[in-house]
Amino acid sequence: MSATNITVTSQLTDAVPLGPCGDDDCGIRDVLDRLGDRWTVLVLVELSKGVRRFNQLHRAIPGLSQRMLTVTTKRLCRDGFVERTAYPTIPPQVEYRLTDMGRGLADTAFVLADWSRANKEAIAAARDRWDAEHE
Amino acid sequence: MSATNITVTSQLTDAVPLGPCGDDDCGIRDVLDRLGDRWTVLVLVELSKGVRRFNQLHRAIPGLSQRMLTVTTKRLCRDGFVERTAYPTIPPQVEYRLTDMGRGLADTAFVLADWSRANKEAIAAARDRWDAEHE
DNA sequence: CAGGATCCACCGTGATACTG
DNA sequence: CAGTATCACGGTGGATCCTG
Repeated sequence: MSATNITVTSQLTDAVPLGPCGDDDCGIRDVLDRLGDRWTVLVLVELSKGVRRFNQLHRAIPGLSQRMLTVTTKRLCRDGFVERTAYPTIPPQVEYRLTDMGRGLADTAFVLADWSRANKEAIAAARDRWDAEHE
Repeated sequence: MSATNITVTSQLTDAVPLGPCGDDDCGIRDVLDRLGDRWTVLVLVELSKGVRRFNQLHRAIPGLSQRMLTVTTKRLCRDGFVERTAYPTIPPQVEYRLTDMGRGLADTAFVLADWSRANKEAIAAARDRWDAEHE
């Protein structure tokens, strides 16, 4: 708390009030904590094609372990992005489907995916340049 | 500013061959690895207001340690989202500014922030419901 | 079939101290 | 001012085995 008040008077600061999430109560962390993990986006992509059962998802996403599929779907259900329907048959049968909000989440993920694909090469190029200079 | 128009056209039909990133070569992981970490979005928000120096960023983002600011800016520079300019004065002076691609990344982050804010309550409600049922 | 239960390796993050 | 260096920790994810 050494009062180092550095009034920099950058005219750009006053233009934006607080930024779209600078206040940190926009809830973007909850969303990014989902999207950011290893499998959520892939599960969303698969479920955006239609209703899927557990092993259908498992087979559709290579490298995804049984455990992580359980964890991922559970988190998606908890936040209301996915609806789980279990039929008490033998053997058991469980269906997963996107909720309306889940479809919204998937759509924003698609926006990200589109932007990522468009800038993929530029990012890779920048990275190579940086790595070459900082070997 | 963050009013980026989102043409989403919900891809629930069979029209999608493999999904927008199901093939996993759309580069979305590179982007999500950045956006997903703890401080990148906040740094992007701050830099979207204008050029900033190291300690300006440090002071602007509460809770962000010196070390993590270094790590975060370095990663952003490496991928070409931020440009670093160091003036060899004494004491040293370093400026950070968004590149054009960095502004694009910030814009997509704002799209996410907008959606997050719009669905914040719904997510919290779903989570409370889930937690109540699975206590 | 659809998970649950354990154990473990990794690494992103934080706290602290030091420096050109 | 703008970092670097070191240590420690907690959570995420992977592998394996077990079950209603």
